Amino acid sequence: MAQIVTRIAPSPTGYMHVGTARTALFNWLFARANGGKFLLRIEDTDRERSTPEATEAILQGMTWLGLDWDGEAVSQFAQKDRHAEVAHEMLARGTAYKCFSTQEEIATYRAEQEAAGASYAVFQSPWRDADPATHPDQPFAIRMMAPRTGETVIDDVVQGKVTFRNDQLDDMIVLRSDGTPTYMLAVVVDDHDMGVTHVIRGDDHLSNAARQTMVYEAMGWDIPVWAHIPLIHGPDGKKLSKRHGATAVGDYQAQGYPSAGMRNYLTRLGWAHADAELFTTQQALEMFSLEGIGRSPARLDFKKLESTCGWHIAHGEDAALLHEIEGYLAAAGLPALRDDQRAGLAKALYCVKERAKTFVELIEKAHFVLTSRPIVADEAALKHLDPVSRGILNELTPRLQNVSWTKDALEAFLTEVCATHGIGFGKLAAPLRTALAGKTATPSVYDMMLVIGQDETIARLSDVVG
RNA sequence: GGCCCGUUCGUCUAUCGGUUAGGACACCAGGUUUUCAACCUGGUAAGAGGGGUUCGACUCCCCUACGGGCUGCCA
Repeated sequence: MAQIVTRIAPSPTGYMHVGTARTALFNWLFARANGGKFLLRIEDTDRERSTPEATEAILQGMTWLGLDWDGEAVSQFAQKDRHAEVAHEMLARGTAYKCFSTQEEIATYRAEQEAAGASYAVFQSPWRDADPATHPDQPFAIRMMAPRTGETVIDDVVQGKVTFRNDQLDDMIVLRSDGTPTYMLAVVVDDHDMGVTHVIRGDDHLSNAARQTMVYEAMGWDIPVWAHIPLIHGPDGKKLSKRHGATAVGDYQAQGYPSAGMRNYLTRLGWAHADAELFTTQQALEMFSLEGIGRSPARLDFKKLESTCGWHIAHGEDAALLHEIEGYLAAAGLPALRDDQRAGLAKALYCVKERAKTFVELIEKAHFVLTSRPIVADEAALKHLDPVSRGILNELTPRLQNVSWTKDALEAFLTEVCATHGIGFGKLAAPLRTALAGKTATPSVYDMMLVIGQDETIARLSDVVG
């Protein structure tokens, strides 16, 4: 088989939807897993609604998710002359015709049909079979001369064979009266020109595939392999919308989800390979196939997303995590790391990454290394600093000077302190935690002492007892 | 209205005519414990409803219900 070529074709009319992100992911996975190409085309033919900001959001979203595309992103609008050329070629081939009906006439036609009892009517242009000699000197739209009998069959990898009766499909407009192409024409021409072999997209396009098939046939072009994947719904099963919270990929980055976890979760949403749940992108590439895609819509489950992300943070490589955390801070509008904080975080990462599901949690747990003296403790943490605890801290702090700074030595020392006071380690760990971090949720006190070092530990303890 | 697609634990899903219907997240109970998280053990929990086909249906067919999509000179 020739090289596989897939594409993602988002329209820049807002933010980048997670559904679009997952579609992009499937296209990317399929192309990369098969040594193919993955292209990006911006469907910006709707000049009214397309914005450069939205295009930027798409590029950023794709980049964040690690979905690299081959070549430059293509602008669909830039191809408008080519689209018009094809429309005119269809005219020449007799597979399309000039339609002089105005939008008002079409509306009137429908109204009449409805008044006559039909609840809905497919518009039948009177110009379809008109003698060119009768053509008025007016603007016209170019309509597809769709077959009126027979059926069009979509052989879809995900949906199976789907049959549409041709009399259900109208003569869609391919070129508007102002000379601009419609979506139905533009996608087909672009996909053909870009050599797209597999069209993997949302199943909201399933019906469109039938119409588009007619364009391919009208031009004598090879029809791509179709794969219409189900849409993503909100937790309540309704179509995902803004009221469900995060719908834009950028939101996910800003909420601290690591991109690897996001990829893993999104891959599993609507796709399965036996019992595989947690996997790296490399493993996903080895397992991925179009056959594993299901046919029913999937709901977003933020708990599972978090759980998946927790695994990826725990298993992530430090350097990569650090880099991504900085990206998260920027996306969330939080202050960037100072050099000392970056260094501290790098040292602390080993003990915070396995206790965080998101970077939000990770930053919280790493507070002890991001803050500096004097440590301001929160209310809950302060409760552990009662007079008795303070007394014990007061006694042990100077002795810390003579403890060698290893986990074993510290453990032996603190265990001994507990023994002499007849208390459990928890009783001592709590106030230590308050002094060291000022919070109740932190890494182990040993890890914190090791990370910040002997001098800083003693200084922080002295602050609270002094 | 017409056409098309879908429906397995709360959620994501496995099963591709014969299983005690499996896994994961969530949840509950217990364990571990230095807070948080993690981890270990166990548990609750599913084939929308109704007809067929078949020796045997979650699986194949039909109907109904529910959900979704398309039905634009939007993409």
